[in-house]
Amino acid sequence: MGSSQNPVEEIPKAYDPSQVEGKWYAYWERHKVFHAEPEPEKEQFVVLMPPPNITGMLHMGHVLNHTLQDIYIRWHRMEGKNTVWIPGTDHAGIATQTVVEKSLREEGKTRHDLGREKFLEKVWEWREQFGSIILQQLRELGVSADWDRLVFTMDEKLSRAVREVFVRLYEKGLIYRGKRIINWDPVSHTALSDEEVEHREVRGKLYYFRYPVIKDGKPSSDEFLTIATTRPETMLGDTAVAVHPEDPRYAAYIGGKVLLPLLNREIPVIADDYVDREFGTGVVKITPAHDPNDFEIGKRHRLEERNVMSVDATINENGGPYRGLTREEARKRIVADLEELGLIEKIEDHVHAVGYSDRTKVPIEPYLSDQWFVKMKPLAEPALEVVREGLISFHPRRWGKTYEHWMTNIRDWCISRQLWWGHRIPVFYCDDCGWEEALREDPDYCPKCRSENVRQDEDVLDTWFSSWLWPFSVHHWPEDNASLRTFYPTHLLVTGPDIIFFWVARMIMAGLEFMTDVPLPDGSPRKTPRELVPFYDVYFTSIVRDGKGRKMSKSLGNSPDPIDVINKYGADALRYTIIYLAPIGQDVLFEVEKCETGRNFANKIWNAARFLLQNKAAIEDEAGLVFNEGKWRVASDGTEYPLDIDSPELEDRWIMSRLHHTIRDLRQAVTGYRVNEAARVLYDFVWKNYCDWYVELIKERLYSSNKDVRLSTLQRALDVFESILRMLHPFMPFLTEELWHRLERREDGATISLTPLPVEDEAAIQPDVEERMEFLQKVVDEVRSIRAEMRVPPSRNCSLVCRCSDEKYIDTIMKHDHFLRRLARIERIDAAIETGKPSLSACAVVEGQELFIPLKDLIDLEVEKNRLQKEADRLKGLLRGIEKKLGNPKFVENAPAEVVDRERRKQESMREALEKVEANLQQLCE
RNA sequence: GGGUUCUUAGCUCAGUUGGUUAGAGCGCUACCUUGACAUGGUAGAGGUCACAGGUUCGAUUCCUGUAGAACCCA
Repeated sequence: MGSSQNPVEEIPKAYDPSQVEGKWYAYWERHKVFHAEPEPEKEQFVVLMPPPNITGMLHMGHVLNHTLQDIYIRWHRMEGKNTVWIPGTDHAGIATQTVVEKSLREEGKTRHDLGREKFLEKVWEWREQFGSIILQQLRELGVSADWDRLVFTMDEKLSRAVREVFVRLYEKGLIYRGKRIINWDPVSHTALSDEEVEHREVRGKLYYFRYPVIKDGKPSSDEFLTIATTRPETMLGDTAVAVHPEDPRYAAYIGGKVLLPLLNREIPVIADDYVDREFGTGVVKITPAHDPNDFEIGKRHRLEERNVMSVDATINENGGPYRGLTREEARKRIVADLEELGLIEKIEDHVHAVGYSDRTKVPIEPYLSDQWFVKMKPLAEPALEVVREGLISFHPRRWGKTYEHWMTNIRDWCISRQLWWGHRIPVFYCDDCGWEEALREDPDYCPKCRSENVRQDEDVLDTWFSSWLWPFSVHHWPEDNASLRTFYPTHLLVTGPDIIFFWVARMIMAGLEFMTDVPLPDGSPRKTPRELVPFYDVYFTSIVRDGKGRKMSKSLGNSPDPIDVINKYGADALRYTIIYLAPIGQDVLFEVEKCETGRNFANKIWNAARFLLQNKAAIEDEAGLVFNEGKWRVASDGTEYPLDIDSPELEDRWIMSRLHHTIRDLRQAVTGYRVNEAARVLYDFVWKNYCDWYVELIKERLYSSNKDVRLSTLQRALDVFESILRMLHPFMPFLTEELWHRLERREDGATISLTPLPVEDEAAIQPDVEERMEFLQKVVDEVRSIRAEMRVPPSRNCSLVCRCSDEKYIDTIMKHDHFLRRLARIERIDAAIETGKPSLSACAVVEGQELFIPLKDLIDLEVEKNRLQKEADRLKGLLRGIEKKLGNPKFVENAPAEVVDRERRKQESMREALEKVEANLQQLCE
């Protein structure tokens, strides 16, 4: 025998993921385990990866999200479905442009120095170099995406989809250009959609300014209208002040004028019922170019819209002497100047909400400018309907309410961005004849006047304007092909609730609007909403927070790098831990150290395998057999070794019963999207049933002198273990693949990923077997407990006397006495109906059966008395509760017979137990 | 201001249609390196299920209110 034959040497004592993970990912990719082609006749399961941003680095949110997707993908793949997970990235307009501009700045340049074309070349270069880091990181996590189908929102074909959609909506009149108040980001110099603005409560001031009333054509020196404002600098753009039409305090001023101080413009006093009489003084300044509400009022009253700011939110030429100041400086100067003029009545502290840019984190500026919008109402209505009708279900359900609220109050979508990186708006203008149109192909000249003076709109589209097409653009819509026909709709979308409006809602709208002309795989047209919606189930993930419940963020530095975590604990450990921790629909608090849960679990599984494999290697050597395809074979010729499998023992039937319980519970948890519960079910079965009890119980047979007993015992243990590996594979793909290959010699290309999940066998679930096993477990627990409390050294064996009420119990105990010998270190066991209590023994009652452990020189009477007294008190307490219930005639009358019955039985067995405990206690006191 | 949630052991969380002796992991205490595993084993301590009402024979579970926390929309 060579030295390599020592099995203990071959299997390391602790699981080391770094030796395993990279190897198997490469293997899966090499054998294209994750790739699928359309097979319309086969049942399928399709998931779209929410495209990570090319500037993104893997964070804990991605880990949770992609682990969940991977679990579902792997689960369905093992169910034999044609399974495909389509990956991709998105171009992230603002974020990417900002990153590249930053690197230019380090060279002392701006994008304007380069010009649009050269700058875009730079961005593409950047994307080539850094844009797929996150995809590599996802591989380290083990995600089983079909990388052959990788797409990018700026790919030529996906860009074509964007352009097609723009043109269609333009032609339908659902896209329009308008001068509106939009959310302006003064740092990135672009408009943002309402959804990209984050509202925060800010402690600010409420300023009360006096505007002199114009009387007889002249400003009065002692009569004022006092307005209240939180934004003094916008007063430069005031074109009216407004009061409530029914406010008696100001009725006399309506139709008159006041003087706008500092700029000395006369502006009208108007009446509008938008004005809140309770707020401030009941007089408000109206700045149509810098406030969305004022804009509306301005429209109603035909007020001038005076824009007083530039794109970087500094005051422009309309601001007179304040020109060139930032908004913050202008505020200070204006307040100071009004103070000097005595036109400030007071300044109060005031808490109000301020909008901040999601991207640059600066306060956004409501800004009047020309932008492109999508009319949302017509798109939203059918999209609301499919969720209401349950065609698409949200998990957890409550997000449906959020969705409904947003969809019923939907506002038009500002889609133009003043950036260079993105899909350029395909609208063309003729400078000669004023023609304007959205086109699928770039024109060489104006189709109306043939002038070559045609230019394209400068703006690009919101990145979400490409993401919302994701479910079909990934298949190159509008091109017709088998993938598009077959892999649309998808089954599951896993995403964060934070993008329910940005993305989920809009994808539903886009699917219903644009998929109508794509046929089904058999060529028939899509008609029902079920054929048009982009997905059926949406799983909203938890938000990952740090241990203190704070959102993970770069600036707080509380966001662990998942790659570090993987290096330290292993990808499986990270995956398992985050799933185990993530409560359904609540935030998950994550700390790196918690990955010990997953790591320890992986190590436990590893060592269970190690135990089995050591035994397997030993017996293979000894008997000249090999274990292959679940059977023992003669090593020399490969013929099956005729094994006379003896009838299964109680523990065998018990572990099968538990296994099939677990299969059922696991399936229910997974299909019900209770993934943390699935993790728990597996943990309990593997650790508590299989390792703690089953493996311990079969040791005796594994060390038997009868070879066939050893072979059949090991075969059963291996069989259950393989089921464990399969159930665990979607959760811990690397470890399970490694062990699956260690169990037996596999062919090249074989993978646990393509083996079927264990199927529940109702007949294997045997309640009577579980009951008997539970009784024995309780006996073991009691004996162990007594031993520990009496401080019986582990090295010392005890004997056990059981006074039973029934032959059945005697039978159970005597047939399985090896349980007690092995697990409770009992040497000698007696069980009988009539048997005396050995003197100086500790006692316990299990299911009415009295257990005595003689402890001549070890028993401490005081300890034992205390123990029994405590037990008696506990039983009395419970009994009191039950008696109170049963003593209540209303309970007996109203409660279901089954419940009353249960209480009666409980009462009886507890009474019995109490009697016995008290009797034993009495004896000790004598 | 409107909406959606949450509050169970020191910590993080389970608890699926109202009836269980309210559970787990971590942490803590004691013992144990026994031939898979100290990333382990065994035992133990620890909870008036946020608070106050209500519905009910019965509430951690359903309803209302209060307090505290979080998120979303104005």
